[in-house]
Amino acid sequence: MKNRLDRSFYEQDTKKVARELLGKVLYHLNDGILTSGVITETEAYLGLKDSACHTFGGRRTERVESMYLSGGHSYVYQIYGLHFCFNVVTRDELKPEAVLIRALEPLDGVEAMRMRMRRRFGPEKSDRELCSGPGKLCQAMGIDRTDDGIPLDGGRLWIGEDHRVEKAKSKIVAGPRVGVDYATEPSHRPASEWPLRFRRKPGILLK
DNA sequence: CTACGGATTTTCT
DNA sequence: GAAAATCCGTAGT
Repeated sequence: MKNRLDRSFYEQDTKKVARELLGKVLYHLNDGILTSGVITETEAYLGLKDSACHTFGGRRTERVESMYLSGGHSYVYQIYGLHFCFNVVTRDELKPEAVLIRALEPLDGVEAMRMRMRRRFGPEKSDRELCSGPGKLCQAMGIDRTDDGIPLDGGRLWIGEDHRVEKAKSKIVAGPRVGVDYATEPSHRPASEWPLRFRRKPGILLK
């Protein structure tokens, strides 16, 4: 696959990677079925000093081991016992940071996505809703823990430019992250309020 | 439209 | 024992 971001992209500053991933396309090849979608929402997680991050303070458990890989690997974890969330690992082995992919606009394999969502959640689901959340996009694309810790090298899971995405640079809006209210730091601005959530195509104001 | 409860595994207290 | 980087169904405004 030639249209594919290489490791030097992922080794950059995590906030920059989070912003620049907007408009790129995430691809997943599973059982011979290709699914893909345009990235429309991301969140940066800044490692050791970010109390909302799984590696805060250097925590290192079996679950988060992939975050200690070099930039350009995947980090997939299960949340609430039922959903998976897909992240891109950034920086290097000494800086366990990542970008959570929160939403996609479906591109390839929409039929497969509809089928996977139906099997799990029942019939009615508009195409727009198929990948409109971190858990939903994993379900729709068939991403699970078997995709954890693998390189984004194009074999199975990768991100790239796609000629079908409009080149025009749409504005990016930054706002606080979702579901991290527990992350409070006394000394400075609480981590729950850091503007590390990025969305392409504004119109809806971030909370 | 918002609010809340339930599902259910990993992690931390 | 409780909460979590979530989602859905139901009940209420």
